Amino acid sequence: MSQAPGRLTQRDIARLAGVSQTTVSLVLNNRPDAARIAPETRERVLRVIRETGYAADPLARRMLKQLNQILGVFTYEPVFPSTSADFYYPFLRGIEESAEESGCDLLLFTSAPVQDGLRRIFHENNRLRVADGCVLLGREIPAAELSRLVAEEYPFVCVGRRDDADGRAVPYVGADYVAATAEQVDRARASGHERFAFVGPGAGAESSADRLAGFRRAAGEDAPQVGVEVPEPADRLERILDAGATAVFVDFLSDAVELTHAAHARGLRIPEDLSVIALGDPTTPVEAPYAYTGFTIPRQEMGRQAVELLTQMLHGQAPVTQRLLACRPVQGGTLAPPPRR
Amino acid sequence: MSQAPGRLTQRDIARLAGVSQTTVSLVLNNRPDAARIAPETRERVLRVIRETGYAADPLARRMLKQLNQILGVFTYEPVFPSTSADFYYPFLRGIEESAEESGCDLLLFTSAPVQDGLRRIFHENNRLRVADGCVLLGREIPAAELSRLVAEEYPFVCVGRRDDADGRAVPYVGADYVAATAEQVDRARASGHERFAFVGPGAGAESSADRLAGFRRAAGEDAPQVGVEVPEPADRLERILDAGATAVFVDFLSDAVELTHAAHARGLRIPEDLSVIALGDPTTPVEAPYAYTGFTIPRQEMGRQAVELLTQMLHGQAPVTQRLLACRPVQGGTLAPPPRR
DNA sequence: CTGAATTGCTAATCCGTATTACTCCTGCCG
DNA sequence: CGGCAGGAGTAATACGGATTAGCAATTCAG
Repeated sequence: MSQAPGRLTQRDIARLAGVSQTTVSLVLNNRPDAARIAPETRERVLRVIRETGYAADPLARRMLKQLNQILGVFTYEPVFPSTSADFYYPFLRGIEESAEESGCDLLLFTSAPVQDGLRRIFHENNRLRVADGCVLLGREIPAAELSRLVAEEYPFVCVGRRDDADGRAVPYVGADYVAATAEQVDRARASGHERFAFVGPGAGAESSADRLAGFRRAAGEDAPQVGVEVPEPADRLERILDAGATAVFVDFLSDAVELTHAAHARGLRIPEDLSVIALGDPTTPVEAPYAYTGFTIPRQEMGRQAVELLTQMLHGQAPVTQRLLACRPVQGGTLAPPPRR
Repeated sequence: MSQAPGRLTQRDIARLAGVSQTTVSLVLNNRPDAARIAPETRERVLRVIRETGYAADPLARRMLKQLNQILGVFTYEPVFPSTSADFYYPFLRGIEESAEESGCDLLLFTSAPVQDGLRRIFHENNRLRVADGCVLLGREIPAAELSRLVAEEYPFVCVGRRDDADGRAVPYVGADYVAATAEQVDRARASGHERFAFVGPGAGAESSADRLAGFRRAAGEDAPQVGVEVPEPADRLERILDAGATAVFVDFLSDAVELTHAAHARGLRIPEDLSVIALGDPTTPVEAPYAYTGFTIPRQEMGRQAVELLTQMLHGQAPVTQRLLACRPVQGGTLAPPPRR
């Protein structure tokens, strides 16, 4: 009890047990191969450790080992936001589960400052190195940050597919939006639809681009797409109907809801007059008038596998660094055969 | 680029800039008082740092300083659970907000193993020391852990009031359930009620004990309390009615809902025949048939202030270590004047 | 009964950074 | 010209624990 009780070091233990600091370390790490400690000495040391409640300082350990059992989580939005909460929690739940299983703690990089409305990993005093590796979460991740992470050979895994950064592959565990969207189009076609429309940016975030890509693959290159250039729901509906589409595939659920209201306002019934397919789970909390037909993103599983992949990378065994998981179709009630002409 | 690119040290920077490691450190910490570095040398070092993207290893720093800008969060349930999610997120949101403001990262102790259905802080290889201090969250926190934390003089703050552990005061930011509950009883009395009943364990967790204490203070020592010894909602209702109570104060919202259903099954209307007051927000997701009258817990604010208090403690300025925040009354629709006899 | 092997433990070193003490150099004053 | 002030930078050390090399004592083989 020199100055800070509880701030015990191995030297303190050594002194109390009448041995050297080395011996304490050896007893703690219990390595019969490295050195032999007499059973009674070992017991004496262990007794002191038990009595004092000593625990090794993980930081000091980490200076010698390379791993600290800490995984970083970097989110490009607040981790516990009010909006979009429901969307992100499943990812985090998966991440937490997996971290718990592998005995790692999670470090949330809350200290990252916000610049231009976005958090940045790389800032003046970035703490990335505290963690052994990092999971990245967010709709859009600046390519500059990704390429720098790759260049520095920092171990990380993105949740969600990412384009190559500077020509270098980015490790990720994503959802196969291309296949999932194409599958939805095929289902609509199977139920009689022939003309399709897409609502969503179709660019920017990879997730949006992938959905459009899947749509184009199944619906054709000339099927109409309505993005931000048409902000008003009524105008969007107009475009869709003008194109003769009977099934609309919507990136954001909020857009689907707005479109639904516009359709109702025009006296159209859903799905009898117009089928609406939601391409994923809501990213913002919306009051949905229907259970939309579409698919759901394996968010928890994505989080899980991202951490699993990361730990594999950290242990030097990562054959595959990119994974796409399948989305699960949701029956819903907004897909019906098209109206007869 | 010797072996691990991106794994730069000050020594590497020093070599590249043709100076000593000490100089690099001095430039980085920019302390004109400690040593004088020629502007051109400083610039040369800074240029190398910029070019290489070097960032100091926070862990090594922490070995010398006492603060690492990392706050631990220990939850006695999973942080991102499916159940009780809605209850805990506001706390975490407050914690995150406050951590972000003070430039700290959050370390979630996901590695803590579960023993006897509860996570334990103190286990074989506890990582507590990685963090400068710790916020504890959970309905019940084992007194043994608390007293050990206090004994070790580890800086921590509980979210939620805690009893003294081993006669030592536990730092916390809690909600004043005693006052909030008493206030609800007074309101019921003001609207004409004379006989009250309490549903809830009334013991175990401090939060439950406090609610009962508030109830007793306002309703009297002999007002009936129904706990786990009467598991069936119908039986509970029976007890309450037998006692002639016209207003019931319920700890857990799920109990309130069950009680409501039991009342309906008996042909009683709420609140005309029986007033039901909810003593706080739902801790488990329930389908509530009413917006219950009662109060709401300042969860986000509790999280915020817990972190603020912790950072104050870490900087050696913590005049008060226990705080109780007021709960906000909720109007709701389940309190009405008692039925006329 | 000597040399080698084994046992049981410790001194020394390292990890990456911050800090203290010290050295070297230049210029200035008396 | 000696000494001293101050500028510019570096060597040395500390932090707490893991590891390596090595030392002293004992045991064993020949």
